[in-house]
Amino acid sequence: MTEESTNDLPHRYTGSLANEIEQRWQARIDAENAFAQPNPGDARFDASKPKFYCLDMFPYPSGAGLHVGHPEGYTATDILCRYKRMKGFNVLHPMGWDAFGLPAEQYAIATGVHPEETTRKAIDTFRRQLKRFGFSYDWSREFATTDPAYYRFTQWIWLEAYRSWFDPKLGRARPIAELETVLAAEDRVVDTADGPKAWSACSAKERQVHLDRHRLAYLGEQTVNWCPKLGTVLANEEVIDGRSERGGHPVLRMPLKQWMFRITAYADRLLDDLALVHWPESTKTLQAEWIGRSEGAHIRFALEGGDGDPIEVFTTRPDTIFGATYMVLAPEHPLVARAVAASNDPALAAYVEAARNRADVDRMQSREKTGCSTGLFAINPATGERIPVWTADYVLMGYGTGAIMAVPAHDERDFEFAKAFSLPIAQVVEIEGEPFTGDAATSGEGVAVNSVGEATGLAIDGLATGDAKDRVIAWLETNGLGARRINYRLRDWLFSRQRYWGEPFPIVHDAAGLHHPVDPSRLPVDLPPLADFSPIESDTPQPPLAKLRDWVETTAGEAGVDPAILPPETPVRRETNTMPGWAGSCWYYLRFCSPHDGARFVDADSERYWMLSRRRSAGAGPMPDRYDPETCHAGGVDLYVGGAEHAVLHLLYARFWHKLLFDLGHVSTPEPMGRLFHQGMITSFAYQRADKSLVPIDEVEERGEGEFVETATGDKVVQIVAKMSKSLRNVVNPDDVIDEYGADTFRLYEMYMGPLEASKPWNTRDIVGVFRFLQRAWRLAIDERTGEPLCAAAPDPAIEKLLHKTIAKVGEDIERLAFNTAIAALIELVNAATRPTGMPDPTQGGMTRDQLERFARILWPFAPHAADEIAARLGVEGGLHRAAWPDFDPAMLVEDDIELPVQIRGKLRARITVPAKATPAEIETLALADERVQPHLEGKTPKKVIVVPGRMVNIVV
RNA sequence: GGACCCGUGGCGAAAUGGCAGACGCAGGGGACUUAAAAUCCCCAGCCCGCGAGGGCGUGCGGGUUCGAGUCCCGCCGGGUCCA
Repeated sequence: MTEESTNDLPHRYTGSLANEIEQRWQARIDAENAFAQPNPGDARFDASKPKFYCLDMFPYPSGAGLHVGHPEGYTATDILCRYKRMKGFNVLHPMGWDAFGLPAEQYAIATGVHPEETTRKAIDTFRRQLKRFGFSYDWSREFATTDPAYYRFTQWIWLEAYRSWFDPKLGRARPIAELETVLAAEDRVVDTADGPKAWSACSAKERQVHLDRHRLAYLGEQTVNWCPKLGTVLANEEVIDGRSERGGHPVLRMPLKQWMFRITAYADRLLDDLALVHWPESTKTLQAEWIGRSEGAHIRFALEGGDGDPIEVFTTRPDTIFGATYMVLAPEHPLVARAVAASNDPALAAYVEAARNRADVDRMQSREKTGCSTGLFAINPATGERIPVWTADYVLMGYGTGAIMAVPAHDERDFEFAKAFSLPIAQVVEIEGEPFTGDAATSGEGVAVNSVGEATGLAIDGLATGDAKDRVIAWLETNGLGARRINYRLRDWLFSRQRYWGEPFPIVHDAAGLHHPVDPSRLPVDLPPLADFSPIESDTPQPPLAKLRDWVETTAGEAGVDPAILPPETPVRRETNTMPGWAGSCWYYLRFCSPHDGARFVDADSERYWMLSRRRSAGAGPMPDRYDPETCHAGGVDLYVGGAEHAVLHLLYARFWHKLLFDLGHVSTPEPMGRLFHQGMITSFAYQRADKSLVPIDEVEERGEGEFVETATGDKVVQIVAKMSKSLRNVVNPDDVIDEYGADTFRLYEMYMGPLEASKPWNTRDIVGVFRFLQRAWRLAIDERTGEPLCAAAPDPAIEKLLHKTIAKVGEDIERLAFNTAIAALIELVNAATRPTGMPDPTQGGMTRDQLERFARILWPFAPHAADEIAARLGVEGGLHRAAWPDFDPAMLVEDDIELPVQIRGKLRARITVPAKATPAEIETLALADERVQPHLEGKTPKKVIVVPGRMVNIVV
């Protein structure tokens, strides 16, 4: 643009004007605290309004700042929240920071900069960037999971789990004191190190040990990947071929005592309650599969010689027991260790040692079957025959019992193993249409064959799989050889990390090896300052906090243990593990209800107001205090928006914490998130050579439509869609886009790209489309020469009608999160009202002041700054956040005449115009009489005429 | 290997089982301009035809239906998750 034309049109909507307008409005909104939402009990709270709690997954504030993926979901919820406010809702729309985590700690190890400082700077950057988008968060509710005022209650919730047990009879958590009461009252016999004992006969230590075994947060043993050189445990993904991904140091698999959550106790409820929430089916399926409930049986196989414990296996196919020709133990199975000790086979010892240090993922993935005979034999209880016991790493200690009965004829992996080691294979199921040939396993249901135990009396030949299972289980139970059992893939949750930058556990250990909780009144246990973040090189895991001798070695009184539990002067050691990154995100949605409450993790009234919702069908009437399945929704946040990558872990963990809190009466709903929505990923274009290698985008140029060549070589490359990555140089920085076009254009672009849930490629070239739309909208309302409003003298009836239609359409589309089509409707309205170039009288054409005001209000959720500026220049005072969503007249949405397509034998042949009120008979007459229809009938009488009023006519000849 | 999702113009996409391609980008033509930019108007799935018009079209093959992009079955291709 030349300087001359810029001077001609000083009030043109340019990128720099957009930036000026946006920053001015943002300063004003901030100063007014315009989007602060009062709570029940607050002075400005309006109890007559319905509530809407809309939450974004809060970000981990990385040093790199926002990428274009963050604002996608955030813009969507912002639009919906602005709309809901205009429709008269109290809207809770908060934002905060998931700020504990590994990157800041690794940065500290590399540079010495304290994670607290890194985190604070990153949060400042994120906040500044988010504010620049003009999101309507209630910033007065902001907090970070690293705030002591917040993690104080993260620790408190953990203590609640520590002080609870899961009552299997009631199917819910109860205070552990109640278990103690029951044990004492009934004087139950419990297991101790010295064998079974009556409760009254147990020592205090024995009693505590017993209670400790029942806590929902308990100290358990778990195999970890320990890297002595790095001084840290590693996730499975960080271990490659027994060495650390970074540095290639040896990694040991070792058992380690760590804090666990008994999430498996909740497996059935976590599974069943998925039916109560409005979540994407795909996500529910993922969670259900993760929980992995399977029904089958536990079966005990006695060892030959009768000495020692039998081998216990879980199988979903007890009906195939006659086909169990050998057994396999995980290399970690205790019996394997005994076999190694008893045998003099060096190959066995070597195999176990090697397998132990292979990560589970590796073991499951590898196609090649490895294994070694243990030299032991077991007795198949159904056949009475002796079968060999092997060990192999395709059996995992973590799943089921760490032992399987192998049925090679009907399980693919068992089949491959049997082939590899020449073990016997016996068919015991005949499957229709899938004859067993001995070349491959046949799996699936069928009819039992070869399943008669001469010696044992069990016979199931001819039974269908389902009946055969029942018969075998009944037989096992009668003979004390096993029982019906439900097994889960879900494991208890390992909750300790050998890291610094996380929540400390509020617990101490005494000299006797018992642990004692910090009293809730003494929380938080502050994360102590640390100067040197480098890991401790050691053969046993030493978390960084272990360096702080003075902090670790303390007294019960100093640490805050209740004197009733331990005398204050008792020497104790603090727990040096910290909580994992998931902890803070498990309950932040609750804290947002009353983020500054100093007495309780969430104020009870606020929690009930924001979390508990009545079903629409339940009608009016008083709101119950707590979830009532007859009248209430199961949960919680009305809309939760975030990426599908958190579909399992974060959402499962949060649901578990929530159910625990619900059981203990601390929250009012059984589920945390009533409705969940995943925004799609924003991808980028990339280019691919013929050999499938990728070329960075700045080394490619376009030659003609859809044809791309690599600049350096001139070779053709193909445009593909890929994740944004530094190496492809296709990462888009939101700040740059805002500088050039403004935040309103950015917001519109991301919402216009396509459906919110779809993954979509960023195409910088397309941004001008929505930018030009905003320019046209601006030009429609504002004189670009003077900056004054530009209003038509009289309303055009066609525009008025279209405005009503657009108000209706945009409102509907926002409710169903279809922002792309809502924006298309706004574009159509603006295009229809746009004046032709050089129209001499600006009061002709365009829209009236009143029409422009209504247009500004429906534009506002999408492009709030431009809409506010237009409205202000039209004379609206106070900003559109005080405005209501405009009404539309349903009568304006219907046309007098409508055009109907006429199909003959399903093919479109003509269009007829009929009155909207015409009856099907009238439409049929009109259609048959049409001159374009007649020739296709060829004089024949139509066999049938289908008239769908308002839709179409189909004539069958 | 299994489960789920997705395949529509040159590109992003639209379409309660009822006119396929709204809207935007890129493209073509025009008006305005000395010229350009900007703006506004028009065209635009593919093929045949000067045209009126006709034929073919939602990855491929079948099916249900008066009618299928949409529902069902099988295949091909891409993605995600679990192995």
